[in-house]
Amino acid sequence: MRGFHRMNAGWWHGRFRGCGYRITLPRQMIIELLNRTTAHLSAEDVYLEVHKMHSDIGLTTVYRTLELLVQMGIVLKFDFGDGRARYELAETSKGRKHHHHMVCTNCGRIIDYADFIDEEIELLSRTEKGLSKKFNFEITNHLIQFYGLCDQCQKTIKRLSRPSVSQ
Amino acid sequence: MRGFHRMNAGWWHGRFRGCGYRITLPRQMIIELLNRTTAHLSAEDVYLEVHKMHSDIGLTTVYRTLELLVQMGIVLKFDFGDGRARYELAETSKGRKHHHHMVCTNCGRIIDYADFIDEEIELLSRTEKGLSKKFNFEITNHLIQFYGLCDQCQKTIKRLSRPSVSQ
DNA sequence: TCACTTATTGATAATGGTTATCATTATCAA
DNA sequence: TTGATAATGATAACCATTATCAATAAGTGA
Ligand SMILES: [Mn+2]
Ligand SMILES: [Mn+2]
Ligand SMILES: [Zn+2]
Ligand SMILES: [Zn+2]
Repeated sequence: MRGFHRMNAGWWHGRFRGCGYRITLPRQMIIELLNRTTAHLSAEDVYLEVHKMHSDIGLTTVYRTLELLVQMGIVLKFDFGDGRARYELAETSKGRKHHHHMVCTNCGRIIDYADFIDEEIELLSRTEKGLSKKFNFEITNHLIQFYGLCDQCQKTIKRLSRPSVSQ
Repeated sequence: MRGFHRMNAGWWHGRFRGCGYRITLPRQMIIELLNRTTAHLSAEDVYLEVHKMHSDIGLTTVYRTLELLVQMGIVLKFDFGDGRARYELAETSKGRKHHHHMVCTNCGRIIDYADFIDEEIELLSRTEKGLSKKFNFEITNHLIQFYGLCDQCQKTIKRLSRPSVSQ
């Protein structure tokens, strides 16, 4: 309920009304939260955070709203393999760039990267063209993720796999 | 329990024993099943299929065995967004090639493709190199998937979204 | 071949993220 | 302000996957 709200209240209102949806407090709060973070929040994360200011917003509504936002193309939904869906504002909003993710298989950390994106996008569009021709498959979107060990976990793992110094 | 068994029984036995694992009937049956299909089976799929010949093999064992095979690198585990994990023999076995997947978001159909793989792999390895340098992230594997509408579903959707002729 | 150690199994219950229900409430066009 | 109805939230249900644990079976060595 800061600059974002004042700035875009009308825009969001129109966006929702245009689809026949109503703009409600829970929806505003959730959009605002997603807008001011760069993290990849789970439904529960969103619930807990929103709950701080508005303890009357239920978890069910959070799930429903997130699903609605995904369906409207406003939010992206990801599965990083930790058993819960994670959400992030799509790149349509200003200041967001299309990016891909690296996932640490040890600690679950998720790293955004936009480097090499141009080359990736080019290859992807070339591949998409070839695939849709060969299989007559109409591609709407893609998913690219890298899995491995983050900087910190590499050190931890190495330390653990080496004979301990003390004792 | 056909050619595959005779052909590779010894090899599999060694592979398992080398890790301290025992080779059991359920494990053999599951490997054989995965070896003779090109589908992307869920744990329940595997259970039902194996159950036809050996009704005493339990679902729990199927889950455990699949997880073990994944951990040994023999089987690949995927999430195609339908709420259940799906498994497929890794490309280590003869006759299997590394491939990526297209997922139909309407009917759930999954299409393997190995075309363009070489270019993809090259870009991936280049990207991996850049990323691991920039973020000091040690990449162990990647995931590429395309989502969209398969040939058949395109027709269905078009038919539905057009005014019906009869009536 | 036999016995012994222990990895493996499978029936069952539990877990946990996500959905379905449904009575109540809030939005917004008129 | 009002009325039609979209949205909410407490609750229960769902369902894929895991944890438990006593019973079984695989492999080893005699
Ligand atoms: Mn991100
Ligand atoms: Mn495949
Ligand atoms: Zn890590
Ligand atoms: Zn389809």
